[in-house]
Amino acid sequence: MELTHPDKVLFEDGRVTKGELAAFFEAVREPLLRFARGHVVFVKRYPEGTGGKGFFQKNLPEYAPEWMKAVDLGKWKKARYTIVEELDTILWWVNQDAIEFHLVPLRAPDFKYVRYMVFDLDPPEGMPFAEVRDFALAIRPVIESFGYATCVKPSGKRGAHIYCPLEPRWTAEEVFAAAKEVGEAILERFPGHTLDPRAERGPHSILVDILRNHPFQSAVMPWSTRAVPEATVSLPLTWESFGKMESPKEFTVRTVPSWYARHGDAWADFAEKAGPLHTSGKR
DNA sequence: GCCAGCC
DNA sequence: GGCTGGCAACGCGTG
DNA sequence: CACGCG
Repeated sequence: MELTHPDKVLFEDGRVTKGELAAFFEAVREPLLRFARGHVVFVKRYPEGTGGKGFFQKNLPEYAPEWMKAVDLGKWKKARYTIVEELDTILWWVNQDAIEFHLVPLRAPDFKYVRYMVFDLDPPEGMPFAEVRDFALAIRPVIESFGYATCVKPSGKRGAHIYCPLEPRWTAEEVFAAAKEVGEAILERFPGHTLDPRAERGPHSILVDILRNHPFQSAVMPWSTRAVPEATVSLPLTWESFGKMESPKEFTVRTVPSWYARHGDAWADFAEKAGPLHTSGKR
């Protein structure tokens, strides 16, 4: 994939260019594709860089080349969604100034069953990262008490994501219902936080967003960059590495390639950890 | 970044 | 030819 | 009932 304007600055801090962004994705192609291949991907594009206005794009435009793989998932509307097939899928979108990649947890070829459950931990404005980090560490045993494996990563902005790999045998409706039970158990154990995105929140109240599990909702792709001037990355980590994090700015387009070369892919065994839904007694 | 619609 | 606006859409809460 | 927004 040759880029049209590789020297165009997309991230103001450090003047990271489109070409560097593409080189970043090439450096992490192996773990990125291991996770994302076959998934429906939505993008957030910033033609004027992270300082400008961005927009979410779900449909693959007509002007995209033939080789960009798409699927019609016409549930309520005839939509042509991009499927991650090769790294060029990502790079073609990079050339369109896509900075953030969001995955729907459905995978080719059936696009029927969900591959993971997501807990998106969203801190209120001004909360230090250490406080969200410690909350993630604290709720881990609650989630695991339902029998799930847990994988953690910084969101790349201010929060964190916990993914539970699932055997692909349940629909989004079923997974959401199960996530709601887990969320309620978290709130019971740690009152003062919330599951409601519209709730009025105090300075120590974290939103445990389970709505990412609703049908056709998406969540930030592991290894995706985020649209902040520092070019941070939502880097899959071990719980041990995550527990040492002090700031999401530790992991950027500039630092992650060497970090990956040294530490490898913390989520390499994601698929092997897949388990059943805890509500699936009678299957 | 690219297109369609409008001036 | 140049400028501008769109490029998502669920479920609930408010006027 | 039409929008506004997270």
